[in-house]
Amino acid sequence: MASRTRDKIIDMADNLFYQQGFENTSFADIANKVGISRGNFYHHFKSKDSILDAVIKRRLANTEKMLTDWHESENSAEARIKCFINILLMNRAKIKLYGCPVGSLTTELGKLSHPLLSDANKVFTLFKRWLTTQFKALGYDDVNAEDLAMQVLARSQGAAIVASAFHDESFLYKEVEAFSLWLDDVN
Amino acid sequence: MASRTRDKIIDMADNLFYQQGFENTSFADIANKVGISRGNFYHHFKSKDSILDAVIKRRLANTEKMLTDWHESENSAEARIKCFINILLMNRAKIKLYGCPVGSLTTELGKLSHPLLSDANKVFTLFKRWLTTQFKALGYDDVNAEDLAMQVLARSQGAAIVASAFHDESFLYKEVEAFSLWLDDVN
DNA sequence: ACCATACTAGGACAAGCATCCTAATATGGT
DNA sequence: ACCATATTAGGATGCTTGTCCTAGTATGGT
Repeated sequence: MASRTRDKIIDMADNLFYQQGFENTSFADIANKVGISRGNFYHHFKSKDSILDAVIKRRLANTEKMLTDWHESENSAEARIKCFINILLMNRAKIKLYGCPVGSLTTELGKLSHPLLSDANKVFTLFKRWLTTQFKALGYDDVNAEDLAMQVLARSQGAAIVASAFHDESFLYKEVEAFSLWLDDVN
Repeated sequence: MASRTRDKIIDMADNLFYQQGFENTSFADIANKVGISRGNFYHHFKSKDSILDAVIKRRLANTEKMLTDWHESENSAEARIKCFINILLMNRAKIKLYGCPVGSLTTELGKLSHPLLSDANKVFTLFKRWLTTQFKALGYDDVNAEDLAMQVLARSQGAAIVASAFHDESFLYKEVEAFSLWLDDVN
């Protein structure tokens, strides 16, 4: 099946972009991981940017799904926000090694002045909007809810950066703990 | 004078690494900026890594100087910590465009598995130790002081990431404000 | 004035890269 | 069975990169 190979390429590219960075990942790297030849690539993706495009679309779709899942599985805004915070623990091993996939990609694409930067940023926007909705559900007005959403985003980004810089998983635990207390306070 | 050229190279390389990333900055880029020929480089630096090494050493020296300056100009731990927080405002224009130079370099070198990653991380360590000292001066024991230092580091990193992702300087203002309130609370 | 050394310029080189091309093979509808 | 199309492999190409080499030019101490 063709789409199987395509999916596999996207999957491997996604991982490699996360672990090694976009620019530092070559076609040969992805081809090796997938187990196909370099030339074969151009049947599935016409350029490196188009793979990046597919990876970003995939991340956007996954994120969107995750957010609606949380919306359905949890029935309080507080619990939903805690789902977000808990990503830090769920992915602690990878975060310790590679940081946050969203933050590191946008940072890299920013330095490259890459045309797909704005698309990569949409993942952030997705989280921001969703978090804003939750804080509104807690009774905050539009402006305050958005401010709080940005704070939550920033705090999780900071935790990821510091945890990976110091190779310290325990910091993620402490931050999630403090984060929850803060949320109870805000609530 | 020879060291003038050398300093200029380091200076330009420092800026370019910050703005475009390390890997994405070529010898030609730096040579162009400095106004010398490519070949001339190898008289001053024997490899690209050695320029990075010099840039990191420069940043370390600058950071160290800044920290001792704060130590001398301010006479309360609280005021000193606020100096740190205020970097976000001092550098807001650049942060909005390129994020934090320390965070983005360590993130990139991490993805490259670059041998100088540990050196780049020393800038973080410098800040961490200094902040820990300040919190100890506020009366916290070793463990708590270190935890607080990590929190401050993380929070500033998060602010930088989010400000640049959303191209939003105003978030830096809000964060510094909230940061100061938090510090008063902790104090 | 002389000479060793510092400095500079610019071309040469090999390696790695994204991309393109051609040709072989598989597949699925008729 | 047949053929158009999808899929694959792997070599060719041209560009950029870091690095090296050679040969000029400046400089500073004696």
